[in-house]
Amino acid sequence: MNIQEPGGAGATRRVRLADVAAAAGVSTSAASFVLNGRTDQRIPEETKERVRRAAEELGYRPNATARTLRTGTSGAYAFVSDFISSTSVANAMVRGALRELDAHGALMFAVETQGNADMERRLIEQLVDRHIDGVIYASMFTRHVAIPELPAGVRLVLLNCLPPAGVADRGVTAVVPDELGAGRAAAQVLLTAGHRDRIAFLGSFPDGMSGGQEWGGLHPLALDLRVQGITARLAESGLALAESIPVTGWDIADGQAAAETLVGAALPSAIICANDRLALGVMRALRRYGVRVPEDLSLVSFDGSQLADITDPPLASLALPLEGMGRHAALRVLEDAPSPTVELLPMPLGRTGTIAPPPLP
Amino acid sequence: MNIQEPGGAGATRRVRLADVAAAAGVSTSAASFVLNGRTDQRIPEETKERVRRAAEELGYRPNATARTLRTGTSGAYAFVSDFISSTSVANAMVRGALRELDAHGALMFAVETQGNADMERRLIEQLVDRHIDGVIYASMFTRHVAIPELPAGVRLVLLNCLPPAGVADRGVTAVVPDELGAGRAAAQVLLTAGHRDRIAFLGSFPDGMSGGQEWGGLHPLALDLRVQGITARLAESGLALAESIPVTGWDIADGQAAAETLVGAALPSAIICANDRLALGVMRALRRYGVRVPEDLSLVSFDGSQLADITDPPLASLALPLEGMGRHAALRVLEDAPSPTVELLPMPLGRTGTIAPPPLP
DNA sequence: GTAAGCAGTGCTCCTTATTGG
DNA sequence: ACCAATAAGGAGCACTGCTTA
Repeated sequence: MNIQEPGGAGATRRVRLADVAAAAGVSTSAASFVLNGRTDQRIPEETKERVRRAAEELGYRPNATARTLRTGTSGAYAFVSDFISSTSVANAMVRGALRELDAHGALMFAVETQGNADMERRLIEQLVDRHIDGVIYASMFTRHVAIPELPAGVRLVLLNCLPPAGVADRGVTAVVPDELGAGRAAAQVLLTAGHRDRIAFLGSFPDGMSGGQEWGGLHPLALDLRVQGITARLAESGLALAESIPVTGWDIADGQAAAETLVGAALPSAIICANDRLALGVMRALRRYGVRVPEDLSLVSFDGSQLADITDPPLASLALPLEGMGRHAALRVLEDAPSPTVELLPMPLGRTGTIAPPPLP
Repeated sequence: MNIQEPGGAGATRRVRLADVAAAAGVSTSAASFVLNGRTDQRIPEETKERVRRAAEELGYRPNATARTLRTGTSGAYAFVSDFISSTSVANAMVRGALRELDAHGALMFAVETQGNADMERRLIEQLVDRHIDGVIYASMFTRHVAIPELPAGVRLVLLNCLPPAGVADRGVTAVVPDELGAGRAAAQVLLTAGHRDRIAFLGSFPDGMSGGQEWGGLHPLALDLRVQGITARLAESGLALAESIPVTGWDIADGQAAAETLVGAALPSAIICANDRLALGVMRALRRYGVRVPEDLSLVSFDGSQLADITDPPLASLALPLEGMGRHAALRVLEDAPSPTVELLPMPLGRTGTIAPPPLP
């Protein structure tokens, strides 16, 4: 609430601690003490009550800026991401982090570096100038990142990214999806449906081509781990991938083109696609050629994007638990001393509309 | 950069203005004066240079918290939205606002009220406690909103929403999409393609049913305006909608169900759908019944969501200029005194894959 | 013409003073 | 006269900008 400036013609001023103290007839120190609920100094309940009532009646709200200047902590955190992506990847992680931070009374700065190191440095400086308590450093795809430099006391949690390869992880907290486990789960769901030696993988790159694996000079980790998980699970059942279908990109059209090379020859009984966009392209190609999904061919993919919900039938996809990742990162960064560990979050399987037993030969 | 605390065993401290002043051999006032580039007081160039060099060498960064406490302005803004939506609506607006704010050196708090008035009040209080300079108040769908209470000096811009109906707009700045113009454009593109008296609208609600128009007790404005725009443009050519096809919801399945009622009877030559999700449902139903889009039937819709890009053929949709809306809102809120006007942003037509001349009867 | 001095921003917390028993 | 219990005092956080020398 506001206070009439004595002598001021209608000018008002925000209520401050001194006003509360004056109204309660105590010193500002005592008022501060009471309102912060400290107990290491004794103040009689009657006095405390007077202070609390005065604060209530005046509509007192502490000035967070002054408190921050004094204490060095702000209760504000920064979500620093490379891209507030046009896909909704960032969106879901931001939402998770935001909700968890809010649940703890903290505020969140959102910041986008656009993958630019200078911009990142500049933004982090701006944030540090404002005494943020911690940084959630997020990448739009899983990869190794350079650890941003932060002053002591500003906590850091990596979200959907890991410390530089080869560097010991000591001291860094990270939250990433369990891509290896997802690869295993993709194989598992097909094995359970009865598929055996006619399972194909679509989404690797032709020999000599690294354009898709290297993205802007960066190396996404998901693809390799997904494939590792798949082959590991198949190997446990004495099986192997029947075929690995290369693609020349990551998008719908690439999946469609790759799938069209298959038609005519003997089809696999199931295809595991590297991501949802490829899978959508595959579905489109198969439909054109009269191959029914899942009756003639089963399909599993990764990401759990919104695409998976709008295909017909709904695509079986191992979902990146984006909101959960955001939440977990927030929980870590709120900790006094974040445990320096890599937290793997499971990737659940959503709908299973594209999975059926293999067709009879 | 940091400074060795004299006598401290390795303890360092952030460089402050006093350190710069001492290094340059001037007072803190003079240093402040120089570093803020003020010109209403004369200081010889030589002294200025000494101060600047000292700041540079020490790696001085001003303490934003102290400056905010002193000046009352923070260079931080808040993006307050009802939902950091699961659709990517918010995402694009946030991105636009964020990029524009960053371009002006400002930081942005992101905040989600979940449509809850108490939560909104609490969050805005928290933000005001931190001396934010302004609020971008966004809604995920166009509607009238109650104006949040803010102290004098904190600017407000409404994004994708308008002041309460019937209340004079005076003093409030708002940025909204031009839904009326989009309705006109939808009709126009069909007229240009040669459609005349067999244009249908899909997406109104059956008589007596307001569930879709009222959403959580709130009234989206887009539907009415879109229809108004369509009928106005048709009327100018002496035409009217051939038919209005009701739906029972806003989603893919609703569009699909509504379109299935059509098949068998005489089809319209074109359907304007209230939004992309409905249009996708319509496409799905038509494909099932062998109606080709756009050869047998043209389709236009609204929103310009990601859905429109992934249909086959790509859906003609009048796009909500979400990122642009975010940018414009940011530009308004950065102004000293935002012009109290409603800014209408055009909704451009993207791809036109679902538009063709009407089939011969 | 140059630049230092110092009050003020609102809060926290350490140090000191004043009571009453 | 001494010790709790209670509360006031005031420095300090880093900066800006008016006033003064």
